[in-house]
Amino acid sequence: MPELPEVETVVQTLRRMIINKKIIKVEVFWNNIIDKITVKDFKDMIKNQKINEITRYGKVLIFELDNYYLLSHLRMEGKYFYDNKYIKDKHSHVIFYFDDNTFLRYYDTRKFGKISLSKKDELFNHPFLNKMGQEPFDITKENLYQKIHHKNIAIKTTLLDQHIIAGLGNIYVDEVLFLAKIHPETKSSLISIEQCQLIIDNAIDVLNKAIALGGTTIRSYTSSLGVSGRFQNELNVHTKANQPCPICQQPIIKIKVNGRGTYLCLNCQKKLLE
DNA sequence: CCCGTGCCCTGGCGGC
DNA sequence: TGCCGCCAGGGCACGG
Repeated sequence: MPELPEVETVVQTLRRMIINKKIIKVEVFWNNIIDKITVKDFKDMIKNQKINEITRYGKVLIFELDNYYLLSHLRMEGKYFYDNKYIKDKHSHVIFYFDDNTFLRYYDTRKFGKISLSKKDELFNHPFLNKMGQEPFDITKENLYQKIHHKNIAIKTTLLDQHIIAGLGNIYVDEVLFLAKIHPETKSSLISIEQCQLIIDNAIDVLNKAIALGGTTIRSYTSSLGVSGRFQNELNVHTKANQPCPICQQPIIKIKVNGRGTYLCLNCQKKLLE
């Protein structure tokens, strides 16, 4: 599942390939991929737009066009491929035609991803972005504390909430909480302001290392454009059930937190008591 | 407002 | 080998 480092890797790769290319046409094969706008409007608006820059906020890919921003959320398994010839297969749902006879293809086996358009001066009013929290690189401990200290739900659940902090997903939250020595089921209201700083510091560290290694490649997230990273070799707990904790050698366990598979070391990550 | 649940999807896997 | 059922999960709608 692409999280901030994987999306950053996709941004860097796409930049090298499709900056300054002009879109002359787009095909949509699964209408639900296009969100917050009709497919017809999407096709009409995107025609003859040039891709001037590519960036991201949190996990949202942002393509700066002449008159719009194209926003793309890969969700679980979305990926982009850049082709020199036209390819249409079962899982390719959106195909952009460029004026040099090359193609950008959105591929998504589970069809969870979303693509939308925003007017140029309304980017951060777009529903994909308008309630987003700060990224770990920018958030302050006061801001994080203020957003979570009244919550009675597990700290893991709050850290996955993009409205609180942007960019973390299931893999990196497990890693961050392990490094911060916090049990993922700890009630958010019991997290101290010092622990907020610890969470932020470790999140920055983990994300930067993952970006430097091109992200994490596990399960289905293999061989996609820009994402065949090596950070999976650096994971301490995620996917490591029954393997020894790198700190204390006790076996890593897997539990469910709010429906999400969660890995932790019970010895290193103590649950705070009321 | 707060929080839990179900939904969208389909490949892959365990069980028989 | 084949089929069935279930699971994975990011974000959002909905309901208590």
